Amino acid sequence: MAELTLEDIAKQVGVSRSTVSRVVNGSPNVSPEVRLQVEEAIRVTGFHPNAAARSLASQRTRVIGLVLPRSVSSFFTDPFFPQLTQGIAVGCNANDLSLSLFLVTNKEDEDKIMPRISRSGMLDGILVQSGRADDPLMDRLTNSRIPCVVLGRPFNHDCFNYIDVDNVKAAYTATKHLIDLGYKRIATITGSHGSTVTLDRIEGYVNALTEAEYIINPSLIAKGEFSETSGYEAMKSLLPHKPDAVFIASDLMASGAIRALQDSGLHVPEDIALVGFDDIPLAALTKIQLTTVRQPIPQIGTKAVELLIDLIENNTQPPRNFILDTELIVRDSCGANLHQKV
Amino acid sequence: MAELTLEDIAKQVGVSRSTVSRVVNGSPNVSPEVRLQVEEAIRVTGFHPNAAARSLASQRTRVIGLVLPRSVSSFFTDPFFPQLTQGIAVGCNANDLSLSLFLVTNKEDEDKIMPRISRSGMLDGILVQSGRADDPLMDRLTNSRIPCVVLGRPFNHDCFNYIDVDNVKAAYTATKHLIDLGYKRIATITGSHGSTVTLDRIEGYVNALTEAEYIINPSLIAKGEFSETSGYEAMKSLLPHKPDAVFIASDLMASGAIRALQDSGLHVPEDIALVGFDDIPLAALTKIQLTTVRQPIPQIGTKAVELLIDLIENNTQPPRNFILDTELIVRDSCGANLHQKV
DNA sequence: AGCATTCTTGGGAGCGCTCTCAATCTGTAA
DNA sequence: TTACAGATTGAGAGCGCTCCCAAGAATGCT
Repeated sequence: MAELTLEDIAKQVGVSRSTVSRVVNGSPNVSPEVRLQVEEAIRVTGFHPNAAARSLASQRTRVIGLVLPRSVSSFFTDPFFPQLTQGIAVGCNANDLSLSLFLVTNKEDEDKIMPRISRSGMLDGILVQSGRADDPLMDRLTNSRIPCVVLGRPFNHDCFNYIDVDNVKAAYTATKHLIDLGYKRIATITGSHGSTVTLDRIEGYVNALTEAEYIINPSLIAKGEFSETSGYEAMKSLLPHKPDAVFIASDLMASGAIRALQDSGLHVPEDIALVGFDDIPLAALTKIQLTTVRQPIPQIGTKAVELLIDLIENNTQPPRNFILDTELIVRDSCGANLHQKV
Repeated sequence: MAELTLEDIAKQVGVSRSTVSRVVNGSPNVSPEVRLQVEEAIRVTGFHPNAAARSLASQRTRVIGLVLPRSVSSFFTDPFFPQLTQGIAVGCNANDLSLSLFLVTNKEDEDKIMPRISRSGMLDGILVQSGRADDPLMDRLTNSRIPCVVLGRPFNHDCFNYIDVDNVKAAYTATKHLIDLGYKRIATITGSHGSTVTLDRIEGYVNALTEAEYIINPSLIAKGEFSETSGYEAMKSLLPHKPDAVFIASDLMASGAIRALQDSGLHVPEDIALVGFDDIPLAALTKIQLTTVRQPIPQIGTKAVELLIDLIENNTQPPRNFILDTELIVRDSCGANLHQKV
């Protein structure tokens, strides 16, 4: 059975291809009776318009891409990404869009994928996860003229539309919380080097300390890279410098840090207080429930889709951005509840 | 700047559209000099053929879909899925395919997504994660004639091409391992009710016990649903029945189970031995390293893509399946190392 | 009734590509 | 020289849709 076409339906009902097309696309200029007949025929036959032909004729595909650059290696380990993807999927489903996933795992992939992205007639727009400053993908993207929304603040942020949370403020709030609880040697475990997320969270941490007239001690700043293991290693490297509290740039790293502390026979929050970032489900499930900064992760995805749609439809200029709110979730790991109890 | 077409390149070089098309598609029937000239022009202009036009003319899109049915709710929490997705992405990249992601989160999504999947000219084929037996998606898929490979054994397995691991054998091996270590009251925490994965793993568990002439005790079989929390709950519900070992159908649930045991002041493996399933990175990172059944997760994805490509190109009949090997990774949680040391 | 206006409909020209078929050109053998 | 096989090329007909335009039907107004 060959695939049905508009023409087939038209013949069946006894109208023209154009009329069927109008019905399919919800044009108002069709008489009610004819519309009903055509709709019935479509229902009975199970006709679906051919997407390729539609795209070719209308120059629109109703497909958007989600690009995860090579420099975003935590995709496979950090629960952040599945949640983000879910938010994006919800946005796509709500708007009758399809989502194309481009996972760049190495240089060759990148060379293969770029043409597929920029190849006209493939994608109406793309969502790109912000990675490292030196990621060559961003440059290549700027050169292609496809509508694009960046997830997380990109480096040259006036060239791109983007969605982000206020990482500086969030990190400030988290650190301030530790200061207010009376901790004196507050360390931080950062995210991957070279990303804006990481820089912003460090900035917030530094701001809070500076405001409280603490001295910024470089040996209390340990570099992680958003993985559990890196959190473990970073915490280990921090221990000789005797921090009494640590602000950690992701919950996944925080769980690594907790493991390191357990291995060293230290207790959270009695010996060292912790604050994480993200509020992934795990945060509420660990033995010591994690105080953390909640990001509205799925909403970031959904909002990004909406911004992209607006961009595609109205080609708005200049680039805009949306900053979503975060919220400090106080649980046990920061010692706030401990202090109350005492 | 309007998008370039074959015709533009042809005009530039002074040949016909057909010749340029031949070069683009690597046809051998082009003289070396002309080929070089055309290639040069393509390089200089950065021309990319329009995907929609190609699809329309050739009836091939070079896009495959990954469908995650509503009944697969663990997508957002279980690290299994990002790893699987990575394997699929690698397979796609290697074969110049694009991957379209369809996350079904509710009934409305399903109704919206099905037409997008079956709509001709959109997808060359699809990969579907096997979910519950009563998932209506599978029926709808059987009716659509799009090439399809199922990830995990589907219920009516002679209707579908599928990739799976031998869950029965793997669960048997894991349980047998516990039997061999001398445990007497071996419990199990199962996966979500109604999926083949779950049934198969229970079957392997039962087989091993039966073979060893153990009595199958229903109160030692606790129902989980692949989430951390469900592992926690299931373990709690198991405790009154005093198991001395538990075979758990996923590592994520195992980490929930460990948490439950810690909360109850019990030690792994001294008080209760555990064996998990999957070998996600977490398994080697917990304080008590998890003995588990390793699945070659990314390979499942890559292999599935290869099978799908073969299906698309050769329309092979009847449906085939590939069963990949698993491997028991012995670490600390089963007590094997403990016994050795003693 | 006569005319302007709006609604509804069909026809046609693409969108940019693939693919078949026929035309041309080259070189070789008779 | 003529004929013919094989390589190379171009022309043309779609693929199934959208969208513009014009024709015809229906309505409203004076």
